[in-house]
Amino acid sequence: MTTNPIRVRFAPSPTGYLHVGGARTALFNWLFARHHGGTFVLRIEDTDDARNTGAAVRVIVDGLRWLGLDWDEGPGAGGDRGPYFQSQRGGIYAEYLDRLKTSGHVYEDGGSVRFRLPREMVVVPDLVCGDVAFDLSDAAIHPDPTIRRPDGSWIFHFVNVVDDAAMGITHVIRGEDHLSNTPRHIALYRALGIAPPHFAHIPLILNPDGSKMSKRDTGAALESYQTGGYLPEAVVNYLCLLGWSPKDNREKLATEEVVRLFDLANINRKGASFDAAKLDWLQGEYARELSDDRLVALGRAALEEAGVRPEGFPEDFVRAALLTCKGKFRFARELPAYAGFYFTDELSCDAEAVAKHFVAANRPRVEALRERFAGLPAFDCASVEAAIKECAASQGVKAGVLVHPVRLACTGATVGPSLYHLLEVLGRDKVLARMDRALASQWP
RNA sequence: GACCCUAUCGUCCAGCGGUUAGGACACCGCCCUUUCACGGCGGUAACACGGGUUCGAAUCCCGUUAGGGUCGCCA
Repeated sequence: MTTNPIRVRFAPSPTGYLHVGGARTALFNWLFARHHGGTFVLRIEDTDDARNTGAAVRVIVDGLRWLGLDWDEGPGAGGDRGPYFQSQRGGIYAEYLDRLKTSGHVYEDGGSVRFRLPREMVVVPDLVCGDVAFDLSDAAIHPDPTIRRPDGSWIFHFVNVVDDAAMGITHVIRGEDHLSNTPRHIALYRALGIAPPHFAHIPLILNPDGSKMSKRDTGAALESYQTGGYLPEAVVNYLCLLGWSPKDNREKLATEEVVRLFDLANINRKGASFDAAKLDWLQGEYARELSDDRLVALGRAALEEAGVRPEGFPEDFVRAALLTCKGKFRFARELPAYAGFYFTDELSCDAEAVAKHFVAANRPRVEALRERFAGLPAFDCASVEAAIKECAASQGVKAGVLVHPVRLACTGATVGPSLYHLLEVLGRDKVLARMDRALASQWP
């Protein structure tokens, strides 16, 4: 009763893809709504028949859901201010057009209908940009905008304003590309006798070279992150940092934390270049924190996709194998190369590493270790580690001298999970077999 | 072209009249270490330019330049 409840909306056009800038606009709207306990509305702007409203809408819905941005009203969520598809709101537009006709704010021109712009100064009180003044007095510079075509279809600027008004939107948070259109929108509200909402124009997302990121540019489609193996929390975190900051130099922030801190006043006015390297860093930060279950699910899928066949192995083995990789990767797609050795006995050893580690001097050392492994009462991580260290000590060498050849013999690579852990997971039989095989070759 | 927005390291941010101009990513060293990754330490690197205002300007004002946006019967 004391204040109007906040209502914001994300109003994408179903073009078949969701632009990463659009995703951030949705995110900022969502953050604003959640911060203030307001309502987040999803409205589909499908006035153009040419736009596919089936699969194209699904791309938007899937993208928003993936990011975790839930809407309170809109497709699939219901709401009493619908319909939430512009294609279904023709009656409402006709009604508002009548109001403008009655008040003398529109006129016909070649079959279409134009809105008579007031020839005056219009100030846009923008929550991000401050007061921005536009002089609409010259009709040659600001011609009366069309709001309805001869075929009866509606023009964006009109329906956008009507919908925001009819849906009780209190704050219009959108891309800066709309700032120059806003005086016309404000004029429309006034002609309708409705108080304009608050406006907040957020800066655009740019390509690394500073140009506007548009449809065709790399990384422009949110879907590329979904299919690219990114963790949604990493993408959300990164997007939050593009044009907004908590002001305390923190970079990694949980979404709930951003909801708590988010404020339109803290939004930057400068366009921001998309920095894929920083996103990837955050991806690594979140990958490190993956729960065991999620890591295993992601890892299994990645193995299958790469043609590594984990299904022939016991569930516990796959799980244990994948978990030895925790904290070591950014993208699940790195796992087949990193942990593939668990699932095949045909290791292709790195030639350079072989030349370095399978040297004559190491051979007796590895043989001794092999015998020690064979006699171990238990073949677990701790025993294996102790065995290697004791063996190295008795031979008067550092553990590394044994570690490297064993790793190479058992995994075929010089990089991989912790040796002690991977040996335990691999199991004594396979470890001994792989060491024997390596020992059977020539060690120059 | 007109109008509007913007201008701090390569990039993203901090700074809101007095700072050795800070952090993060990236990059380069060193350390830690069973490899890798992580982590730790250190380094390279910025106030676009020109005028003002002020005792004092990255911070305020004006201009220039540069970048972006808008000028549709696209959304």
